[in-house]
Order: sequence, then structure tokens, then C-alpha cells
Amino acid sequence: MVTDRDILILRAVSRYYVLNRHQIQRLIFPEDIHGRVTRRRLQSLIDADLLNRQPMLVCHPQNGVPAPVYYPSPKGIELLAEFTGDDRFLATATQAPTMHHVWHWLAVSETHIAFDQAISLQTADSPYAVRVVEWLNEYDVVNPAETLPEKRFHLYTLLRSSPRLICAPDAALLLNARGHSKVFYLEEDRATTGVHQIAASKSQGYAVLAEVSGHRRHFPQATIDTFTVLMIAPTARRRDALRKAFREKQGAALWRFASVEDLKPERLLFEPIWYPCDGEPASLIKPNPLSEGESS
DNA sequence: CCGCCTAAGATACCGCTGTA
DNA sequence: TACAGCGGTATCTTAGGCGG
Repeated sequence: MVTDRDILILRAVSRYYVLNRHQIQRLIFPEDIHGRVTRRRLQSLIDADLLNRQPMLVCHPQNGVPAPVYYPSPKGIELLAEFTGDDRFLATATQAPTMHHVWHWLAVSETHIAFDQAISLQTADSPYAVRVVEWLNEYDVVNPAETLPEKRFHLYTLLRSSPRLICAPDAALLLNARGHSKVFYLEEDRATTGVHQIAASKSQGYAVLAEVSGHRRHFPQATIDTFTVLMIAPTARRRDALRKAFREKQGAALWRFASVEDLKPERLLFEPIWYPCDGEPASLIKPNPLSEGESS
């Protein structure tokens, strides 16, 4: 039997792709103190093939056993499309998240949730009426028949064949405020690689993407001609190390850096938590009405 | 309309497990 | 050993079917 809250779970994994039990509980079962209800509903969805589970083998949250993560199943998104009458759910990625990338996916979904909550915190008379027009995840498929990543995935961009240069954002969003739409790319940093290696491997792709206005292909409806890359670092110290590493790189002006502890829904849009490579932090949405929707 | 029964979800409690 | 998460189970609640 599928309950209303089961549908909410299917919607959530369709939207965020990879979620753990704790996140689902926070989003859909806030009253569930013991987590038993959440686990039971998840189990019944899995038994019905409406949801997929990926065990997390390498895991140390604080302590305790590894907690699995959940992601969409073909049958689940079919049910969702049928239930809502919206066939766009059928485009949801249902491939299993790579085992060693699971923490990365959870970080992306956590950022996505923070954006959604920041948007919904605005009241009806909010001055900027900010909204996310569209959010693309790394593995959102544009052409299911293709196997080449640059043709299969919406975001993966092959900029040059030889030497090979690609740009593969973790996610992308089109943010709208008072009629202006701007493209933002998302890069989640998990401090697993040295900052200089990250700066070297990522800066050129985005710099060339900007030169060729590649963001126009991802979001033709954008009205602002530039884009910004948002990098989320696990700590403020790491954030500042990244800023320093990107400072001398090509296209450094495209980047803004924030730390996870600053990335609260109530601060995300309007408070100066976004640091450029050089200089003072600014808010994502500028207070000046003439340049709202921009961050640079 | 009533009383009874059943099915399924919600709730509470508990023991097990693997890691720091 | 402490702890967080998992899954088993008993009990409560609610909705619906059914005969009288």
C-alpha cells in the first residue's frame, strides 16, 4: 500500500537524487522521534521496487553502523508520473550512485535542500521574490540513447578534444529574481584532494565554458550574460585555502566560495557568505535593485 | 445504525551491530 | 565502552467491510 507520505518520499528522491534516512526523516517525517516510521516506510517502498537502496560501506558519520542511502527506481518514477500526471518525473536519473561518491552526492543534496528552504523562507511580500527556475543534477539525462557522457548528460560539456578539456559541474541552477535569470554552477568540495590540484583541474574548464558562453546551452532562458560558480567547502579554513588557490587561475572572477557552516537557509540568499578569490564576501542576491539576481 | 472483525499504519521499546 | 542506526515485535489507532 502506498501512502501520501510514500509519494512525498518518491518526490524527494526524484528531486534530490540521493538522500539518506536522516534527510528523508527531516524532510517528510519531522514528528518521527525514533526514526522507526521512516525506516518502515522506506522498507515497504523498497519491497515494492518503488525505491532503490545503496549500502554505504565506507562510512563514519560520528560512529555507529553505516547507513544506506536511497535513490529513485524506474518503477517509483513511473508511479510518480502516473500519480501526478507529470511526465517530467520520467526523466529522473535512476542509476545507482557510485559507491565512493555517495558522500559527495549527499553534500549536493544537502545544498539543494538548503536552496529550496531558503526560497520557501521568503514571504509573499519578500522584496526580491527569488526562485529556482530549474535545477540540473550532474547525471540528469538529456539523451538516454547515448553512451558518451557529453551527449548523454545535460551538464557534461566537452570543450576540446585534444588535449581533452571538459567541464562537468556537480549541479547547475537558474536563479530568478524580479525578472532576471542567472546561471549558477555548483561544486561541492569535500577536502579529499589538495586545493591546488582542484584549482588546476577545474578552473580551466569553467574559464573556457565562459568564453564560449556554454551556459547558454544549459539554460537558454537565462537573461544575464554571465554565470558564477559556487563552491561549497566543508570549513571556513578550507574555503579560504581554495580562494587562495584559485586566485591566480584563469577565470578566477567566476568563482564564489562559501563554507558549509554559513550555508543556512536563512543566510544563503541575502547575507554576505559568498567570498570571491579576492576581497570582501557578498550576498548571492545583491541589495541594489538594479543588479539583483547577480552576484558579481 | 450497531457491533464485530480485519488490515495496515503509527508508535514505543528493545536487542544487535560495527566503529571510534 | 559509548553511540548511532538497523530491524523485530507488541500494542494502539484508524478505516473499511459485513451481517443483522
